Order: sequence, then structure tokens, then C-alpha cells
Amino acid sequence: MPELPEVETIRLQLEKFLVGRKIIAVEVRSRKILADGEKNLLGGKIIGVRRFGKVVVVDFDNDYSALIHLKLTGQLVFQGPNLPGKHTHVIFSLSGGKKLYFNDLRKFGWIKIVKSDKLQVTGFIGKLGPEPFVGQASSGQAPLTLEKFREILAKTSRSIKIVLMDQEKISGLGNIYANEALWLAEINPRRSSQSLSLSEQKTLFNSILKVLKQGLRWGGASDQAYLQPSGEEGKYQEHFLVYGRQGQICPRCQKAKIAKIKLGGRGTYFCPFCQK
DNA sequence: GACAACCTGACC
DNA sequence: GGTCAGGTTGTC
Repeated sequence: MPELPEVETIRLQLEKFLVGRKIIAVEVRSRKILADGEKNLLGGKIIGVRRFGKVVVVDFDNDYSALIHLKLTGQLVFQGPNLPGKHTHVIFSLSGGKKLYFNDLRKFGWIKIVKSDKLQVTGFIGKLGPEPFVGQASSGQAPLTLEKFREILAKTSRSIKIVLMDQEKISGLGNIYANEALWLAEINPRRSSQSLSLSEQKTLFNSILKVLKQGLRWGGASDQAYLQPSGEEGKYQEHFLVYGRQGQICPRCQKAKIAKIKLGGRGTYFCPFCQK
């Protein structure tokens, strides 16, 4: 799923929906998704919803937090057709008669219940790199500065797209936004990270911020399973300029068709003419 | 680095 | 039947 703009869209809606409510019951239909610990949430009141890269963190007043990763096809919804459905794996019953559903077609996602004070020193979240965003008061991650970005890129000869998607280097970017940002910056995704000039580093940094803001503005990209918690689809997929457009003329230079290759096992789209 | 694995469904 | 899919991890 869900890359930073999708998860931030989810966070914003969940914050409004969840804060102030108590957990009445948790029904776990799949232990693959939520192994244990949900009893610690019973009676707890939700005091905030944060995001670390692509992870949603729901904080409770009893010092526990729920970490949620949606991977490719996870959904956190409180509205929508056919709830619960075939792919509903966890149901949170809340005060006020409301419910929150965790759906995941491919079952790659997970929910972990941890002590709030252990959040940043254990497991997945502790390894995340800074994230490229501005003005995100409720993000838990440190903001990525241009200086830090340049430092990260200079340290490795791996291809630039692989580096952008490495959550331990930079958190939040996934396949769609990495492709879009590189296209916008006119940089070939196969280029060695450390080969970028200062001006290319700056352009790429700004392009990343730009595509993430666009994604957020359109409520994320509902290309496959992604839904907002309200049950609505995001609209950013209607604004892709390179992702999924193989064979179509480049919308910028109009001189070549968008190519598709594999890089790090992921579909990679670029214009062979204007992405140098 | 490339690849398979984790899963299910859509599409060719 | 084969390939592909907003992610991450582990194995050559």
C-alpha cells in the first residue's frame, strides 16, 4: 500500500475518529496479523494517532500503543460496504458503538501491541531513517533535511531508486513515489546514488517533497486495495505521470515512450530520453 | 545485487 | 498457465 501520503491520510482521519474513544473489545480473526497483547488495550482510551514512516501508531492512556503496518493491501476502515468482510482480520469495538476494521487481502500486514515507552528502541520503528516531509507536527520521525539527504546519497553506490526506497535510510517513500520523484527530477532510476551532482541532489530532494504533497492532497493513490478509513478511494492515481505508464509517450519531453524495467525486484518506470 | 518468500486476486 | 501487485526480510 500505502506509502507516506496514504498512511498520513489514514492517520489524519483516524485521529478525528479515534481520539477520545475507548476500546471495548478486540476480535482477532487471524493470529498471523495480531499475535498477542490485545487484552492490554481493553478499557484503554485513545489519546493520539501518530505515524512513523509507513507505520500508524495508536497511543492509549494506559501506556500501551498499537503499531500497524498495512504493507501492500492492508486497510484500516470504519466505514464502507460489506464490513466485516472476507478479508477482515481484526475488529476493534469502540465506545459510542463504533468499530474499526483491519482488512488485508494478502495478509502481509501486522499489528503489534507494545508499551509506549519501548516504541522507538525496539523493532521496526527504531531502524527507520528520517522522513522527507515538512510541517508534520504529528509525525514521529525526524524530518529529512537537504544536508542529511546529500550525506545519505553520497555514502552508497547502489542505484538511486533503491536508496530512496530503503526505509532505514529514508522512511516513507515506496515504489510509486520513488518513480514519480525520479521522473520529476529527470534522473534515471539506475544512476548510482553517489553519482548525483549537487544540483541533482537538490532537485531530487524538492521533487520528493512535491510528489508526497501531491499524493497527500489527493488523499493517496487507490491503485489496488488502498482505501481511506472513511471507505473512500484516493485520487492520486489519476495524476501519475510515469508510474504504470509504460509504452505511453513521456508527458514531458514527448520524445520517447515510458520504459519499464525491474530494479530491486520492483517495477520501475522512466523516460529513457529525459531522465538522464 | 538478484531472488524467493510471505498471500490472494486480477489480468493476459 | 503465467505474470504482476503502494512492502519487508532473508538467502545465496
